[in-house]
Amino acid sequence: MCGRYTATTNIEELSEVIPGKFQYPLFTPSYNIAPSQKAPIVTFTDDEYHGELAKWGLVPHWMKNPKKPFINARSESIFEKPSFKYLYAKNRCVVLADGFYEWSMFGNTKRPVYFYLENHKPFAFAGYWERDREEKDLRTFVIMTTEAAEDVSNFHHRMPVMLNKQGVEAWLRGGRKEVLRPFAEPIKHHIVSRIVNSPANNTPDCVLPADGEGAGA
DNA sequence: CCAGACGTTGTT
DNA sequence: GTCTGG
DNA sequence: CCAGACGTTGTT
DNA sequence: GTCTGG
Repeated sequence: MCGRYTATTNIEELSEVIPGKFQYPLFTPSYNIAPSQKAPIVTFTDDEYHGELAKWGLVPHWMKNPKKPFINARSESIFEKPSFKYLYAKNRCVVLADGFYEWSMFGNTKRPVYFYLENHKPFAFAGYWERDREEKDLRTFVIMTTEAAEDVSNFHHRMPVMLNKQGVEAWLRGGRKEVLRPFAEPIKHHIVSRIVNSPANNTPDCVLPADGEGAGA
């Protein structure tokens, strides 16, 4: 699944994945974005792209007794399940990113693995947004998941839906469902330090390779 | 018709 | 064990 | 996703 | 909001 990710460069650089111009939101790069935190998303309405900071974790507006916010939605079922169906028409968004973490067992130890693209190229997650219950001006978002691509499958069987610039346009402008699939481009990875486990840690050390440490290969 | 449920992940 | 917070 | 807290009473 | 069950 996807429960932690990075957006480590400035917003202009991350926005290279958006196929049009828009106003950049104020954003501080992060090596450890966790659920409930605010991060940049992009929506598309009235033929314009719009960027803003939104909160990770979506509670559907119809829920009477809100429990845990949803941080992920299975892309395979979002068109059939009543829970998310209503969001497709007008609440699509993408989430700017340049890497994500998955935790995987190595022997008896669970360790974080960092996934990213060649040259640390920026990309986006496919998502849905909805207005926050209390703060009307704040949007919340959920990240779509899909089956793991080959480069990820040794570590985890699910991964976020990743989009390149072409995919962003197809999802936001076109609402094209066929972009919701495992990413087709090569994905790089390495084991990182457990300091990333705590959302309080947000330094470049989070994404550094930490090969030897602890349980061996 | 109304009432009630509606998710994801991983682990067992 | 279970919930909240980041 | 993981980390961290999780109760009560009375007294200051 | 939308679907299923009674």
